[in-house]
Amino acid sequence: MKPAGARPNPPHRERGGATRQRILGAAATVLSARGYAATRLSDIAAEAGVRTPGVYYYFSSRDDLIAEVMRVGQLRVFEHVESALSAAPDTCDSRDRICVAVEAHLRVELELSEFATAVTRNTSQLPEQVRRAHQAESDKYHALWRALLESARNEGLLKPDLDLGIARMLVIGALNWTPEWWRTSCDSIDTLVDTAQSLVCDGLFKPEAEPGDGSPIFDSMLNS
Amino acid sequence: MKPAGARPNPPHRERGGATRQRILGAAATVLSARGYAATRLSDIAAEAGVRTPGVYYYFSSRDDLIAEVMRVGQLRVFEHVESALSAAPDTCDSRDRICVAVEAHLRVELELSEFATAVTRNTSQLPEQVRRAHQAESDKYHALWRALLESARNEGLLKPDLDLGIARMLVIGALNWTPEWWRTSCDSIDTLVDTAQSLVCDGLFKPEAEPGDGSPIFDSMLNS
DNA sequence: ATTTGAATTGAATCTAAATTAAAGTCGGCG
DNA sequence: CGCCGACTTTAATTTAGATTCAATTCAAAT
Repeated sequence: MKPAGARPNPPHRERGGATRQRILGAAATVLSARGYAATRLSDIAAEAGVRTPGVYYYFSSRDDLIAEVMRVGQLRVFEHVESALSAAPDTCDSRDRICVAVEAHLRVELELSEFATAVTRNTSQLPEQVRRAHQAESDKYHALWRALLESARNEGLLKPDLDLGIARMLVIGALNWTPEWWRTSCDSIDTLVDTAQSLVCDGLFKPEAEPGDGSPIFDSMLNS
Repeated sequence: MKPAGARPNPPHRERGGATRQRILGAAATVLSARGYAATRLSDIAAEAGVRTPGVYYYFSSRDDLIAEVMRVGQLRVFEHVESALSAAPDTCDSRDRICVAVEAHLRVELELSEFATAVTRNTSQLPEQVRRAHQAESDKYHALWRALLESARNEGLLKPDLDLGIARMLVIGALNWTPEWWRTSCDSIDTLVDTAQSLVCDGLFKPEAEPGDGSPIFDSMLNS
């Protein structure tokens, strides 16, 4: 026996329904491919193999559906990165852990979840209300990165004058921009991961060799 | 005397009209603040101090107007960065020039031009046709960065195993993501510029001190 | 076999915006 | 003065899509 009067006004079906999942997935697909503006309910329905009004059996409105996609997507990113971090061996220092986070973020974004892509590509385009609902989840993820960078600073690994807030946003920005240009077909994602880790940790350039200042023998040691 | 029959079907007014500029600017403002989806012609008109249909005197359609905003925006970014580069002293090596480009990109994006912001925030959301029209301008900008990185490689400044294409996109991504989070009110943009240059060139971490491997004297020299 | 209710649909309805049509203003110039 | 053409506006018209609604299907329970 169900708890009496449990159903809210619009018939939110419980989380597990197969059709509901199909619709949600379809919404993620369309949203990540076309963006908020061009995402029609009819497209989502078609992709899910349902007639348009069928969507309303599971979601009370277009924005409600989209909000749910965002919620799931942000959660997946968070959980994937967090679980990658907790799977990392204890011997890892903060530098290693940041590399793990970079890799996990890229993989969930580009390989694992259209929900993730939908989140990064559409957050800024959402109507005010949906965006605010999404903010809390998003903050949690940023907190994870903040902690990561603070540990690194505490271990004395970071360049000392670094503004951690700005640095964090630049790094996450580089990662979040990838769905705009990465095409899965081309290169392997491994190269991307390597490049991103390398850029984040040590930048584009070789360590400076203090040219003309250091002794010749000093320079040659650096390049060995 | 104007060339006879010069006016195309919809009355494209010449480039200079004050009202036209006002509308274009208003479009950039609304577009960069609200995003493609939420940008109504009526908002643009209101912002420009014109009634909605007035827009059609200067632009043949909503998408035509938006396409023009994108064109102008991309052009401004390109020209600002290019002119910053050509103003740089000849003594600069590629590393310095990359720093100049990073700074110029950030400043035009965040201080100088709502057109620029409109471009970065909306490119991916555009309908197919507008996007394609915009692609050419965008490619030119990427070519500029490609050249910058190739010079750096030719001068032997870069880490040798770097994938330049990927590295370029990551860097530009970090810069392009800034409009999503930067709020002008808070800190001075100078800190942002410094942090970005530092991240791009040398990453987050201190140069590794090859602990236990290098001789003590070697380590102490590195940290001087 | 009949009832019941969850799941789905076809056929409206409703609405926000884009777009068009048809004037209206106004300064310069015959 | 009174027309002209550049520019702007008011008042439709149109349309794409979201949303609603009254059936319809169908499987399980009685």
